[in-house]
Amino acid sequence: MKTRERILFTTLALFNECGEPNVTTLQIADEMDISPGNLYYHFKNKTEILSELFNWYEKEIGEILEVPETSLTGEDQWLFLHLIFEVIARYQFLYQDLVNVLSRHDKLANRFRKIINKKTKASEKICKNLAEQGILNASDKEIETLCKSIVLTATYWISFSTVVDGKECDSTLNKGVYQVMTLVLPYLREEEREQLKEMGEAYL
Amino acid sequence: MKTRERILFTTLALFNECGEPNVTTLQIADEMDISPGNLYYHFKNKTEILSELFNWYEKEIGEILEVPETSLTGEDQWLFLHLIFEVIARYQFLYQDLVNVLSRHDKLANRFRKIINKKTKASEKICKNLAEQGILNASDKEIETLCKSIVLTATYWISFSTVVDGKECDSTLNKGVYQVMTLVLPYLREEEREQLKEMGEAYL
DNA sequence: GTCTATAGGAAGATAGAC
DNA sequence: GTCTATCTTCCTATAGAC
Repeated sequence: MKTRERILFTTLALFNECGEPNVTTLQIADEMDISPGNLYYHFKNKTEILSELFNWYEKEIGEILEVPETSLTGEDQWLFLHLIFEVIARYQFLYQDLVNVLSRHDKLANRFRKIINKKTKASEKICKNLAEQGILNASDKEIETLCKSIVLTATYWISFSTVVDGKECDSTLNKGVYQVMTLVLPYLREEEREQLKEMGEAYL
Repeated sequence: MKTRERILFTTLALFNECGEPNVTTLQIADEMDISPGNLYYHFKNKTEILSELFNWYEKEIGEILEVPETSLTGEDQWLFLHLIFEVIARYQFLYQDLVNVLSRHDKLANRFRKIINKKTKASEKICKNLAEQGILNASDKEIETLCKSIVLTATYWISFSTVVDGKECDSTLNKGVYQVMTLVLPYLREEEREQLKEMGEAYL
């Protein structure tokens, strides 16, 4: 692995562990056993490292959000949500200090907003599809509010868990997926609702 | 107003506007037209100011959370939620950089966790009360998950709005209260559900 | 209580040798 | 590409005069 790439992976790990504002360029260099000068040979400054990591994140989350063109079966929805949660977990640092990080980087703020909107649109698409099939019983307006709750929960679940339960653990993501699914639950047709409840219990 | 108190109010305003990590002691002093030396005469350091502000917050939110001893009518629930949102808005800075702020102050992390738990207990109490009256149709387990969603939404609503809609505005809090209420909506008995929907429309 | 001046330290970033 | 050395800037916090 080239140094440039190693810097990015090391930084990502440190950002996630300590929070972006608490990580210095010296720390990154130390962790990798290279000199700060070397780090600055590869990146003009800390912002440029952050920027590149954001590109990674944007690409990964974008690819997942492209998927739901076709209608999703019950199990596919779990998988879809799980994939989203996994990417969020991999780029936790962005979410944990969201306002702070975005306030110091105008351009990222806009791009992040677009991703949130994409997520909302994707969940609305899935829900409206279910509604047309008669599986989900909700008006368009109800779906909009519901999807806002879905995206909000997905966005902050890991932070919330960290604050409430202390450290994050293996089941954190599963619990998050479950929490989101329960938001949809009451709107489902009885048959699918029972089915989802069973899946939820198996899942946790 | 004494200098010590003025420092606290100025700091609170700056923290909310710029984020706690971005505010320096020099900035606080500048904003008040006093010298940094004077500031350090009143407070040992920045942490001590934060600490005192957290005391304020803890007291204010605590007083509201004491209230729901008796069962709440529909309108009282809106009011209760609104009061909670108002306190959160007044101490926004805590919520906007939650993981970051708490990670640098162990003691605050514990106290904040306790407040979150208190909030969860309070909403569970209200919901179980409604369930006993037959107004809310949900099992104890469903109520637990629901209340987790309620508290999560209340905790992060303002941050989420800031990220999604750009700057915060007058209707932000109202929309937050509405968003939380819609979480409860599908579990309500038809009569109360329709009533709540109407109130929601009037409210926004 | 309040000021000015300043010590002390941490972090970002650069220059120049190898 | 990588290192060492160093500059600058910014921030916390203190000392000592008024």
